[in-house]
Amino acid sequence: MRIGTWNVNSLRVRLPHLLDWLATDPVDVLGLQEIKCLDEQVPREALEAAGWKLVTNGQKTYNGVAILSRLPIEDVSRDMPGFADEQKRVIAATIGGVRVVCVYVVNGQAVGSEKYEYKMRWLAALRDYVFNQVQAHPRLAVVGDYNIAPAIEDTHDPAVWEGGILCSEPERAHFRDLLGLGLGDCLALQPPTGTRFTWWDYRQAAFRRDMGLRIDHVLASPALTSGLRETRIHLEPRRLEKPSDHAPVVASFALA
DNA sequence: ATGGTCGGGAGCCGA
Repeated sequence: MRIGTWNVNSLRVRLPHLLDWLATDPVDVLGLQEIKCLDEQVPREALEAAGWKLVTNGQKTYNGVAILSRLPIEDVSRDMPGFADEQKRVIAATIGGVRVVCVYVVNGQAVGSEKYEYKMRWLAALRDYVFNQVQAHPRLAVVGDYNIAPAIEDTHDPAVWEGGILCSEPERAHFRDLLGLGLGDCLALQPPTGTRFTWWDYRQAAFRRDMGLRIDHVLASPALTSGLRETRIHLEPRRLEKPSDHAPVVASFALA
């Protein structure tokens, strides 16, 4: 099973890119972030006509997440139980016996800001939520835009990024906590031969200059990573006109 | 040159 993640930065705007990329058969289950629309505004017909099933946790203007799958989608769960949050950032479902959690982690804006404090509270809730998911689901993947570059090599320029937002020690400690629950970071387990980045700012021709960060991650339980075959960053959609600022990341697992 | 680019949606907010 191939499980992926892609921050599309508006599902409605990116629909042609998404459909064209899906037509190349890159993935079986895909978590989407920043769909930026309500559930009733999701272009459901076009995706279903292309053979995809879809569950969403949408929000007007900001945030919003979804899971796309070829196989039937079961036991859908939205948001994190016990964490009151007006922002739609989590959706989970079981597909082919694998629990897939799709997250859009808070950006945080700047270290020390109110949004950063919200990010810290949110990541603490995520740790508790994922802890419960690990107990309940031996086959577990937690995919998404984490808005955390886990290590110094995950930024193009440490002088610019180290210690700042997406790269601060408290954020990285939260990321390590998730790995400490027993999950593996698939891209770190299989570093790609090309760029290791998954996001590039729209400004300053950052993509062309590979001035990026690795902030989109596929984390998976040992039952999955024991069969990890390949993890790929799909640069093709990032090269198109009017792209998302993120590239899809896909991990392929052999299921026993 | 003290910004730079997107998306959403109607003025700026968020990334």
